Amino acid sequence: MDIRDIARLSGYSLGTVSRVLNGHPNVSDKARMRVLKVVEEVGYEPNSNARFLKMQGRTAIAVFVKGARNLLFADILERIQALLSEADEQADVVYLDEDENEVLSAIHYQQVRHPKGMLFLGGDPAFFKTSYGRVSVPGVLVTNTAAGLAFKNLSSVSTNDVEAAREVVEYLFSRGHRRIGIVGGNRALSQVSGRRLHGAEEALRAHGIELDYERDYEPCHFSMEEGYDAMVRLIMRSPDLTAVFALGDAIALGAMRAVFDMGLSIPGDLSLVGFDGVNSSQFSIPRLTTIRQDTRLIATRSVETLLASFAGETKPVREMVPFQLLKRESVRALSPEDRAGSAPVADGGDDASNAVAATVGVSAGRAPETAKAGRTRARASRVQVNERRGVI
Amino acid sequence: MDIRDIARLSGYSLGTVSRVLNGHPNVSDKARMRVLKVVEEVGYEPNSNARFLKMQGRTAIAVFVKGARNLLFADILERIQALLSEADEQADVVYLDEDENEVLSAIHYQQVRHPKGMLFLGGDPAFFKTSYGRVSVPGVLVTNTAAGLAFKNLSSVSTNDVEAAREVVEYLFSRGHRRIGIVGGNRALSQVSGRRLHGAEEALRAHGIELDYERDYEPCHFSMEEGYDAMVRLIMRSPDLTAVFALGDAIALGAMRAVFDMGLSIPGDLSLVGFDGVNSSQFSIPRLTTIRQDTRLIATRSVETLLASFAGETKPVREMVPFQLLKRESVRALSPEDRAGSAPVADGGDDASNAVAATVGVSAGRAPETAKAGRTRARASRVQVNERRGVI
DNA sequence: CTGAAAGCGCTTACAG
DNA sequence: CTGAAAGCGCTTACAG
Repeated sequence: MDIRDIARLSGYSLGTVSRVLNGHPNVSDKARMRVLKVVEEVGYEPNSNARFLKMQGRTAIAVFVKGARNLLFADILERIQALLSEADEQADVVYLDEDENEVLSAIHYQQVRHPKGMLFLGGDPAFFKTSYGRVSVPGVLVTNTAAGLAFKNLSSVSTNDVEAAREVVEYLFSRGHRRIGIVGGNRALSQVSGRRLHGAEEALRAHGIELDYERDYEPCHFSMEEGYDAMVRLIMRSPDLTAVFALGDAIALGAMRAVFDMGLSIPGDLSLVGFDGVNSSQFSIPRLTTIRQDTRLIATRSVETLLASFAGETKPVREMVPFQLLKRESVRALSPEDRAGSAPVADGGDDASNAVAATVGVSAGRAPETAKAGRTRARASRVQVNERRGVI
Repeated sequence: MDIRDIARLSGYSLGTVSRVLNGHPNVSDKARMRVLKVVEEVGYEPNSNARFLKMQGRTAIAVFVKGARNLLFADILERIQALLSEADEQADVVYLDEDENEVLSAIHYQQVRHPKGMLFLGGDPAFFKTSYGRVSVPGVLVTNTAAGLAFKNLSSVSTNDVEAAREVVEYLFSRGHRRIGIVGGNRALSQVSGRRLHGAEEALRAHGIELDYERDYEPCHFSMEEGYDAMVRLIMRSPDLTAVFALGDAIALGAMRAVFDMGLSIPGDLSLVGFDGVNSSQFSIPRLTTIRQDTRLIATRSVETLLASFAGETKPVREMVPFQLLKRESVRALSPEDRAGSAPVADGGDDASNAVAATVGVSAGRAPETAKAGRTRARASRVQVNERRGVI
């Protein structure tokens, strides 16, 4: 069943049928009615291969997503798809592995599919730097910045990772924490985590603390498994940490379990902060204090930026979208005595999240003990931890 | 840059270039070398629209995924993609909303893209029943059964939901539970949850208990949010439940938080079981006892089945893949006194998961109290629960 | 082993 | 407002 059949059945020519199908103006109502009726009756669907072969260029918007299981991206993508469809644009989603080169993939896609534009969820600026010159359509880096990149056809919409990380550290400081560890990311591999790390480092430095990468930092990928293992390593090495900043929520959620398995409680013995604000961070016990990236706004501005470039806007944008520190239940305020190493007691703080935190703080089901004793036990329980994990 | 340019540049004809590109046998080594060299130099990529337009049929395998954020599907999909690429088959992934009709979508896709075959992650048999007759290529329903469907070109690979649900209930029974509630799914909408519900119902009946749908069942969609809310409704209505079976892990994880917010502990006051065995169920506190669907095997058998049908196998299969009950930390054994309504005390059970459960059991940080008192408090804390959620 | 030619299903100037 | 014709980039019998 092709367009020729429709022409025959409707009594019109092939050209007229095509014009009706594409909503062109110069068609009589009579012809339009008749053709549409036949199309409806036989359930005709145009062959998009033939269509795209002719239309060369005026096609879809490609959305590259790095990491199919990244919950943050899932949120943003959902919104992007809705916005694109509202704008009557067709979206074509391409999922990539976390370590694939999305720009090479985009170049390939461009030659084969001729998209109008591209959106990159989670792209890596390093790849863009070396290869983006070969893509000729407008693109926007979503969730990551194109700041150092001088391509006329590349914009970016992201959260200010440096600022957000700084705010996390400031918050921890304001709650009395001085021994702050960091877990997650990798300075070399991921620019996003590099920036978060940088922000945290700067904030510490502003308080006269130099981050000790050997002792108080532990890199890992963005998954619960790696977050778990990295946290164990970090705490074993630096048992005197009172707070840990995980560079992503998935890492934080894995880390939370690790802490529990080491016989410590959050936030009683250790405070924990994540980054992203994914849905499940709100259901963990305790609820995770984290940076919420504004996925709605990120999606909206990304799509608007791309659409504007179709409409003739030639200046690329580098937009930072506001973020928010969600103060939930995984951080507690430290009193001066706590800092000196005495028993972690429920905090008498007056804000809601810490009131809850206090309840959760004693949740390991054991009497208060000194921080030092807790750490000793943590070490002893390590074998047990691994055994448990093996069973799963 | 098209195939004609390559012909010109290599000094061979258009036909020879095409033959080289498609790996046809009748080409001289010399021609092959030369053409490949030119292709390499200029970075030529064939236009797939033109390609598919000609090749009509011998193209990709379409993978329809219902619910882009379904973690179970993400696991299976990852494996399917790997297997397909090993088999040198091209996969085209199409993400659909949970409530979209995947069969209509497949019919459309078929007319436009002419796939060799189709894989459906999370398809609904009801849609297949009415419309699958219009698809002519082989397909396999993954994660759901095609048992009642008489299509020659439709196979299925799934977990035996009925059996698995039955095993959950049996397990709960063996741990002393008699008042068992169920949360999640919807008999009318989702066949998968319908089967799980059915299995649970049967198992209860075998023990002389008729499931009271009005009191002890609460439907909801497969998300943490809905699981949270449904659990609150269920527990408010039936405070005497000692165990709840959530028909999906996402539901269970949301429910777990709800229970905590009601001032109850898992498994101290209430035991909880999930279904699916998603990754994060292993990091919750307590770790979730759940049915693990064997995603690796499901993926493997699905792909093998589809490939076999290309190879001439004409009999559709209806395969059930083994599942596993993961006994973790969210269920505790009830002593006879517990059943009579006395204080929930840590269980002296001898198996590992319950030993851990015992520790977790008293994690709400309060002295043992009678089950009844706990319930009263649960009711009182409802407003507070809602307030907290509003803040998030 | 290779080349010349037909045709996949569609869109879009070009005439009328 | 409509029809006839060219052509998008490719593959594959068909001859040789």
